[in-house]
Amino acid sequence: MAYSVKEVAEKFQISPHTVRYYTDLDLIPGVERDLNNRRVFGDAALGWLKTIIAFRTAGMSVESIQNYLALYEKGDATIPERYELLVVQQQAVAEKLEELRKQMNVINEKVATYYDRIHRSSSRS
Amino acid sequence: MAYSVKEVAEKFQISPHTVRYYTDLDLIPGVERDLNNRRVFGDAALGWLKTIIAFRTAGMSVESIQNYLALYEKGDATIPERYELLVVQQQAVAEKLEELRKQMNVINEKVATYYDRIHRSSSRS
DNA sequence: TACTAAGTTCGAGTTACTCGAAGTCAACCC
DNA sequence: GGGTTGACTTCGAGTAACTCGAACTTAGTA
Repeated sequence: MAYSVKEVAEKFQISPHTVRYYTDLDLIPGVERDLNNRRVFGDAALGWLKTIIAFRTAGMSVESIQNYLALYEKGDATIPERYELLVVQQQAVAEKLEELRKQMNVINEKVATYYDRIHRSSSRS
Repeated sequence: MAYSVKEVAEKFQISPHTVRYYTDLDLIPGVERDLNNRRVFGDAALGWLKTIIAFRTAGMSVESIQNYLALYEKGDATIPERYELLVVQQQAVAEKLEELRKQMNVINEKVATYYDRIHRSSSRS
C-alpha cells in the first residue's frame, strides 16, 4: 500500500536515483512525504510509474509526459486530447519496433557471416 | 562511389552533424579528405556506417563500437573475439525488442481504455 | 561580382539520467 | 548512552550522444 523509494526502485528495476529524479520533475502524481520528509508511494503512484516507464521505454520525452499529465490534471474535458496524444505515441512505438527489427536483421546477418568465417575454412568479409 | 557528408546523411536519414560527429570519433574507417579538406565517403565507408547505425539503434554504445573497430584493425586473429562481441550484442537487441514489445502492450491497453471511455457512455479509469 | 549552398572547426547547449558528497534520522547492538 | 548501519534527504557536477550555431572557407551559378 505504501512504498519507499528503494522498494519502488526494486519493483520496477530502476535505480533509486531515477525514482527520485522522476518525483522531482513531478512526473508521478500523488507521491507524498512522511513525517521525516521521505517520499511515500501509494498504489496509484505505482500505476502512474508503470505508465511512465512504458512511455519512456517507448522513447516518449519527459516533456511530453509532463504535457500528458497537465492534460490529466485539467480533468475529463481533456480526454479526447489525451487519447490523441496516446495514439500518436502508439504509432511512434510501432515505428520504433519496426526500425529495431530491421537493425536486428543487419546484426543477425553480420553474426551469420562471422559464423561462416569461423566454421568453414574460407569465405568473404 | 564517392559521397559527401550531405549525401551520406540523406542516404541514411541522419543529420550531417551526426555524420561529422561519427567521423570525428573515428567511428567510420576509410573516410578520406579531398583537396578542400572535405570528408569523402567510399562504398566501404557506407558499409561501415550501415553497421554502425544498426549497432547504435540497437543501443550499443559508441565506446563499444570503438572497441569492435580496434579488434577489426588488429586483423583476422580477432575474428572469434569480434564474433563473441556481436553475439552478446545480438542477445542485447533481442532483449530490447522484447522489452519494447511489452511496453507497447502497456500503451495499447491504455489506448483501448481511452477508446472505451470515449465511445461508450460510462466506464472506469 | 555577388549570392548560394555546401563544406570546415570549435565550443556551448540539451536530454535524461547517473553519481557522489554531505548531512539527517530511525533502528539495532552492546 | 554510544556507535554503527542503512536508507533517506538535497544539491551540484558529470556523462553520453547528439544537436546547434557561430564564424569562416570554397566552388559553382546568375
